[in-house]
This record gives sequence, structure tokens and C-alpha cells, in this order.
Amino acid sequence: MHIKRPEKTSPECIPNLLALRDSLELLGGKWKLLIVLHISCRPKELQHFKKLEKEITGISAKMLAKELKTLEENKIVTRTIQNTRPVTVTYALTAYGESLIPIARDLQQWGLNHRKIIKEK
Amino acid sequence: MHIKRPEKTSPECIPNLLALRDSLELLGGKWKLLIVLHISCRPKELQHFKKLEKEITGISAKMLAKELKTLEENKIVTRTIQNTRPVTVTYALTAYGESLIPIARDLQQWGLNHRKIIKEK
DNA sequence: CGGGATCCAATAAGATACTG
DNA sequence: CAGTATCTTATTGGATCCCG
Repeated sequence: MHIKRPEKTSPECIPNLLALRDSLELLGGKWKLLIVLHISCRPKELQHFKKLEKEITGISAKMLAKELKTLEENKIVTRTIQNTRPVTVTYALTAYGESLIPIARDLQQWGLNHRKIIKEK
Repeated sequence: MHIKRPEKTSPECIPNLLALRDSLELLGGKWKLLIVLHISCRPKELQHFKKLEKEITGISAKMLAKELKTLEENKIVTRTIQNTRPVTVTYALTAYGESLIPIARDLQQWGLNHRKIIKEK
């Protein structure tokens, strides 16, 4: 794959990097895209907080709660309190949140390939 | 855009999330993709350490050096010491590193759109 | 159960000084 | 100039406890 690179700095190139900053600020941590992809892997009925906590190895409840809250504030997931005793909470991707799936998959694919590249050294 | 979601958990879905972890561990911080895109915006001759430091607002020399070192170890950039007095160092994307450009651009585009979405609330 | 609040350890990152 | 080392501060994240 060859990507052309401008010979001179294009005027709009630098300013738009602010948008990348925004994305990285929101999504750049270890967990958020992982959570998004995890939710997308599951049928809606199974996306309980507890399930996510168990499936996402290494995440603490505190982290998961914090990350989900941020994702909710950014309209990427919805939070639904179920009428159970005791209370359970389920999460789902919004339609907007699903727009992150291709990006997450690309990164996933890249990581899969990267492991090979690095192993070769 | 509608993305189909499996009704049942696909067996290969969860394990592959390890690949996403790898990607996020390497690229998930605030700076690396930003650096990659910055380098890609510039003609090769201008990608000096000092230039990058000045252009990437908010990054410290220490951070930049550390991030570039990691990127180099992961074969995403090359590091070239110039025969100048005093010494200067230039960085360039490898062909492999260029494979990150589409991902970075997608994230950039997503961030551009996201700003609109969030402003609406 | 989900998730704050608090406290504490581990880590990351700024400032500064120093070398090839 | 491009880093590295050291010191110090800021931030993160885990552990625990509590409440609806």
C-alpha cells in the first residue's frame, strides 16, 4: 500500500490535527474501544455490567464504571436500569456508537498484523 | 450506517480482542498517532526533532523523545542522525508506519464529527 | 448489583541539569 | 541539538467501604 504524501505542508493539515486530539482524548485510553467492541460482540440481553466486568480481563469495576459513564456522556452507549432485585444495569451501543466499530476493527486488524511484524525482529 | 451485530456471540470474537489490546497498548496514548500524522503532513526534509517539538503543541521534549523511541522500536518511524554541527536528527515514517495513516485519518474524521454531535447537547 | 467516596500505592509526566 | 538522568509533583488506578 502506498499513500501519497504532500511535498509541501498543506495549510489545512495541521489545524485538523485538533480533531485527532479530540478523538484520542476520548478514545485513546486502554479500555474504551475494547468495551465498545465487547458490547458489539454480545447480543443486547447479555450486556450486563457484571458480564462485562468478568469478560474484560484485567479491568476493575471502578474503571469499567468510569469508562462506561464517559461513553454514555458521549452518546456512544446507553445505560438501562433493569427492574430486578437486586438492580442490574445493561449497556448497549447507540447507532452513533456503532460508527466506532469499523475503527475498532481496523485497529484490531492492525494489532493482529503488528504482532507478526514485531515477532520477526 | 447500520452494522450488523451477531445475535449470538461468535466464537472468534472475544479472543481476537487481544489484538485490539495490543494496538491500544502501543497507540492508545495521547501522542503517538498525532506524531505519526504530523510526520506524514511534512516533507521529509522538515521532520526534525525540534520542528516536531514546536509544532505539536503541549508535548515536552522528554515525551516526544520517549514516544519516538517507542515508535522506532516498533518499526513505525526511522531515525536518522544528520552530519550537522550541532547534531540534528530527522524522523520519517516507514512504509509500514504509513499503514497507520488511514486509521489516524479515520479517527481524525470521527473526532471532527464528534465535536458537532457533542456540541448539540 | 451498580457505582460513589475515600484512602493509598504505583505510575506518568514536568522541570532542571548534564553529556556527546 | 537530541537526548538521558534525577528529582518532584500530578494523575491514575486498586482496595475497601458504603448506600440505594
